[in-house]
Amino acid sequence: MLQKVESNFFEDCTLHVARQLIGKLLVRELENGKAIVGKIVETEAYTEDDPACHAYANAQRKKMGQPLTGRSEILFGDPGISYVYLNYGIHCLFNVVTEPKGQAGAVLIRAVEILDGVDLASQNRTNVSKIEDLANGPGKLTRALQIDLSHNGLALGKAGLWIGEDKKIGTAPILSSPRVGISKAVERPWRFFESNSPFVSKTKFAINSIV
DNA sequence: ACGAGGATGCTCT
DNA sequence: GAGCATCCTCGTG
Repeated sequence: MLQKVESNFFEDCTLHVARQLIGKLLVRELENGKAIVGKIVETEAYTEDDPACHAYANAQRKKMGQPLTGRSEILFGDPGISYVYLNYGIHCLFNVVTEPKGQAGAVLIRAVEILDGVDLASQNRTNVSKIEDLANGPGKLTRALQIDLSHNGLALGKAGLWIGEDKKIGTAPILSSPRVGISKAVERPWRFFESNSPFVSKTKFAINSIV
């Protein structure tokens, strides 16, 4: 049976949350009463002492006792809040805020295996013939599940968007690798994904480790 | 199969 | 003005 994760699930070490999110279910409830459900198969962790994280510069300001500014302020707020931003002017990317309030952190959800509502997700994506291509990337995922900038800053569960678990849903072993598409701290193995899943984004990383 | 390049808009990472 | 936590199309082999 499907239920929401514990309320303190996200108030934890970002790496741990990113790892634990693999196999959880991302639930998108639409206004017409229908839902799209996807199993999370790929995530990435971003922490405030991580140069690749949007909150990095703000964390330096925090250290100096200066006020926080800009887009990444939300990452210092309550865990379990949605952080959605526009990337390359085109794609919305969906993250969940982690760590206790006052400390920044987020997990980027990069890919899901759609289990329910495949027909709805297909309508949101053009020129896609295989179901594994519906949400095997962070930009594709938000389009397939109709997640956009209006979801930024909202508590999960309050916006037709939440994360649950179903004890019956299992995963293959979970691997880690470097993160995709960044130019700083490129070596940190902070991407997590289910091994042998065709629903994971296509990347060229060859060296992975089991976690 | 695979690589190059363009789209497009917000943030200042 | 530069730089993106990307995706898709079109060229070549």
